[in-house]
Amino acid sequence: MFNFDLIQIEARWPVWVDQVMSARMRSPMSRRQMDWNHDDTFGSFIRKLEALGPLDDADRDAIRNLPFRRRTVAAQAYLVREGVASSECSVLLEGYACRNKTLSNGSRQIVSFHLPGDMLDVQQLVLPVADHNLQTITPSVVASIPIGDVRRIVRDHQTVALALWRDSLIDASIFREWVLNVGRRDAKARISHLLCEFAVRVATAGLGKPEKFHLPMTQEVIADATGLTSIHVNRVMALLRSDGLLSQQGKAVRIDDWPGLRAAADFDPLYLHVAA
Amino acid sequence: MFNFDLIQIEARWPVWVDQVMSARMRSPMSRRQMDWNHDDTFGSFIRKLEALGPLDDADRDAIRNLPFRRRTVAAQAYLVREGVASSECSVLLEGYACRNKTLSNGSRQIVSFHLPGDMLDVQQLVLPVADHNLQTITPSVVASIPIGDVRRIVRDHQTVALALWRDSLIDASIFREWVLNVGRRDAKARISHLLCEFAVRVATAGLGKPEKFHLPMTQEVIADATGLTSIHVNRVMALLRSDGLLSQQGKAVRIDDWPGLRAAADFDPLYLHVAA
DNA sequence: CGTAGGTTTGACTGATCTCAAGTTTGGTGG
DNA sequence: CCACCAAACTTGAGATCAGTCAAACCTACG
Repeated sequence: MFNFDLIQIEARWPVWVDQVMSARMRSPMSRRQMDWNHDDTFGSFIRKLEALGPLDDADRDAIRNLPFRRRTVAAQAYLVREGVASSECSVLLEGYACRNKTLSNGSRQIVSFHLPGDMLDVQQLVLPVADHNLQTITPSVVASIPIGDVRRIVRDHQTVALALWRDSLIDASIFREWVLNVGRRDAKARISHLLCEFAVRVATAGLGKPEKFHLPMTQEVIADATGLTSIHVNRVMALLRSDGLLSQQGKAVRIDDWPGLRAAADFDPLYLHVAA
Repeated sequence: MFNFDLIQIEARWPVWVDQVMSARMRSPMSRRQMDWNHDDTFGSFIRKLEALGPLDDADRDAIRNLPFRRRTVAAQAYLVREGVASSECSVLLEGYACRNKTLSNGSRQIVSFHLPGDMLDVQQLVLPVADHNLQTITPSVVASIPIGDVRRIVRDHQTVALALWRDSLIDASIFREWVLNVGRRDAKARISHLLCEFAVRVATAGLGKPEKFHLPMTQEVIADATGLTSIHVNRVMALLRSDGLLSQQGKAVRIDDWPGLRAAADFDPLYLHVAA
């Protein structure tokens, strides 16, 4: 039930044009001689894609050479709005985001979370209009890429297209699990499941350890993701703590009893399709 | 909470081999001279794909020439089981199917329905293991295609791959809507929404009119799709009838007040991405 | 050190579930 | 064509999980 719409753009279109030109001027040779770390904007994105399918040098170079615009956005900012056609694809570089839909009475349902390294709107490549909102939950940094350039890569690099397709199918698998979560689990299991999923995803993205991680969500956000009220989330979190399953200090969560939490959640990570 | 596992296979592998050979023997010329209706197995599938993106003759011929095995399966039969890797892709030719997941306590959540013409497990092309069950809800006929042949088409026919990608993204969009449905709508709105969606999908697939159609689900199936109990579904359906929104005779449903039902459901068909 | 957002607690309400009968329907075999 | 049976549907009464409303209480940050 937020209502912010402030997207603070580091307005640097000139820089964007510079980046396009300089990237296209470099020969593959000279590029390979560079130290890439100083311009590793898409590093986490490439690493994520490589976990989904092997890329070759040409694929990686094509991604690194994508023109982009770096944007810093506030928490609760909308990156994409339901019903709107976007001309850009964004990669989340820092911060956390969610996809959500709202009822006409204003209540909000979060349908997934995004971590740094995720391409946020792959579906814009292929579907004309967004059917949901994309919203940050913390202050974030995104790289926005003109959609035509991403389409060109998808057309010319079949392995990249396959990795993106696989990524969107894993997304779909997570949505299915969420339908189950929200449809058939009680509040304690729902919240436990959310925490298990987040722990595993944070760990596979290399952002922390599954037993102790930073939970960027408020209880209201957890409520909107689980189909509960923030008040009930509060009571259930207190229950999980008193059951000795986890402890919290501020936004830091430590899972004290992973088997216990996993059992409470009926959590099976199969649906996340992380390579064993 | 069904427990059938009976797949009645019209065991005709020889026929399958025949079909492969005869299809490959025909020259494009002679094939074009044929009356295709007598072998229009993939007709509804091709029509569905064409709604997702233009196909050319080569694409259509490649699909028509796919080797397949026609299977007749009972109601409640499992076509794919969670955790299992399948070597086939199936196209639903007749009947209705659903995808579902179950909790360890046995309760079932249906996450989507499939209509004739749908390719049932596109994700098997790209992900190794099924994360959910695929189950018929009526007696059905499916065409099972060896997965390698579908992968070959996807590799060689970019437009087909794009249409399938688009199809799986629309699937994902429907899952998102279901998370919202089950997470934030009350029972009356949930069931109304399910009916609105089904009416639109049946109509776009050319299987009936949106104001009067055959509803192949029992109240227990509707309950498993909406996260309710069949008893509560029964009461709410009676309410919808007494509100004058719809009437039923057996499995036939007539929507008597489409604007009313749509309002009760808070239904906006945008998420189905049917071309306007 | 004031303020807004986030968290916690309590009392009451209500939508949906559970358990427990019936009743209707549709298909099948005699 | 009818009788029967299982599955599906219907109805009622009581229990419960989660929601609502209302008020404190933290706590991070300007």
